[in-house]
Amino acid sequence: MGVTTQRAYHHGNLRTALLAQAERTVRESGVQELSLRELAREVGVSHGAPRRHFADRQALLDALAEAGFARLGVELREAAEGAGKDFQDRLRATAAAYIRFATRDAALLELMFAGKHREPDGALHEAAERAFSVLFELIEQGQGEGTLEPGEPERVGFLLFATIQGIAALLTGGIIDDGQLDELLADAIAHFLRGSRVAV
Amino acid sequence: MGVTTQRAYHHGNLRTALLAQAERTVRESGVQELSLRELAREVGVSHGAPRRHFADRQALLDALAEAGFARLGVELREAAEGAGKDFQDRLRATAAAYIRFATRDAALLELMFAGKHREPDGALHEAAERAFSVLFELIEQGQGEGTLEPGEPERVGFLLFATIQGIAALLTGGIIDDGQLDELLADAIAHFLRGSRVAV
DNA sequence: ACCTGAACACCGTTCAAGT
DNA sequence: ACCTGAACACCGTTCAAGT
Repeated sequence: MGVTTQRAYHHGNLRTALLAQAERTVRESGVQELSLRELAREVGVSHGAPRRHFADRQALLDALAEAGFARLGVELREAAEGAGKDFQDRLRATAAAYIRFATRDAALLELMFAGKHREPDGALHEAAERAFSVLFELIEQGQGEGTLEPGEPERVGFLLFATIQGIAALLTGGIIDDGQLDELLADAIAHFLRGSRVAV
Repeated sequence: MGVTTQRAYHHGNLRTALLAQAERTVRESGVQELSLRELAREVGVSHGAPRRHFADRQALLDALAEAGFARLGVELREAAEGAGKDFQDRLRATAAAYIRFATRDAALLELMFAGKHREPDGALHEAAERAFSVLFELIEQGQGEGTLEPGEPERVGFLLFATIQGIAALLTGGIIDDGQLDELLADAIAHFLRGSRVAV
């Protein structure tokens, strides 16, 4: 801190500073409110400066989405690993972590989903795949220990993913409230386990 | 058609014309591309004219969302009733209708979810409730004939809703493609029925 | 290599004035 | 009651010029 901060923005970390401030603005006010010019102002730089690091507004949004996927992946993995060894515990913890991300960063998640089908390859897709892989590995664990029926992890993994994402959408859309969330999430996981369990 | 069209916009149906054009623009180019001024231009009216019918851009978006819910409700109901009397047929048809709406009007659906938690009462909420009621009535039918376990229709209805909405999100987000959709949707419904079936 | 600042074409919103 | 058109403050993007 101190004397260097004023000059620091002009020397190497402008890109990082812009992304950090953008993420804050998106979280607090939504994507609509995000203005490149205001971002530049907040970060203490002229309005033309961001151009060196982001070709246009969309490029900044894409970078934001990519960083979002990276963070989501970390948060999901930490939740899974922090929940111990039991499959169902891990499942519940990971689902809860996804919901937490989706509610804290609802606008960012929207951005992440929106940006994905732009370029079929690229860093954004890679970051997304890495985040989703946490779910698929979890499914593999459940299959390995015989709790879930065997098969491609994607098949049942996408169903789990869809359900959790849908619950998050209902919550951020104001269709259900926080009070109904826990019940719905518990029901969803119970249904999922019942529906995917190996027949006895 | 003909001579009256030029003047007609200035005499009573400007609101309707703006909404219709806005819906088209949102479908074809997304909400971001929607400009009040361009809308006014396309409809042949000065840029200040929309103000009489929509206080600001957000008011237009809210009206768009409300109309979207009304149409979604109609499409879901038509799908359910057009599928005959069998519960599972109706369930499949209604889910497919939701996915169809969500893919054809992805940006509009986003708008519908975004606008909902603004004012807790109002016409938007009412239109939304009416659309959702189709799902809940369907659940009641399933419970009535003993296919689904009894209970509040909302409890299992929200789960069904979330799953379908989540699948739509994965599809419009480019995380799954059309080829994977049918399989995933069939799996989801099968899971749902297995998980909610009355124990024998 | 990175940033500045003028320039351009657009936008939402407001409001007096017209019909 | 409804629409027009000037005005204002903002925006994204471009690009010559500075360091």
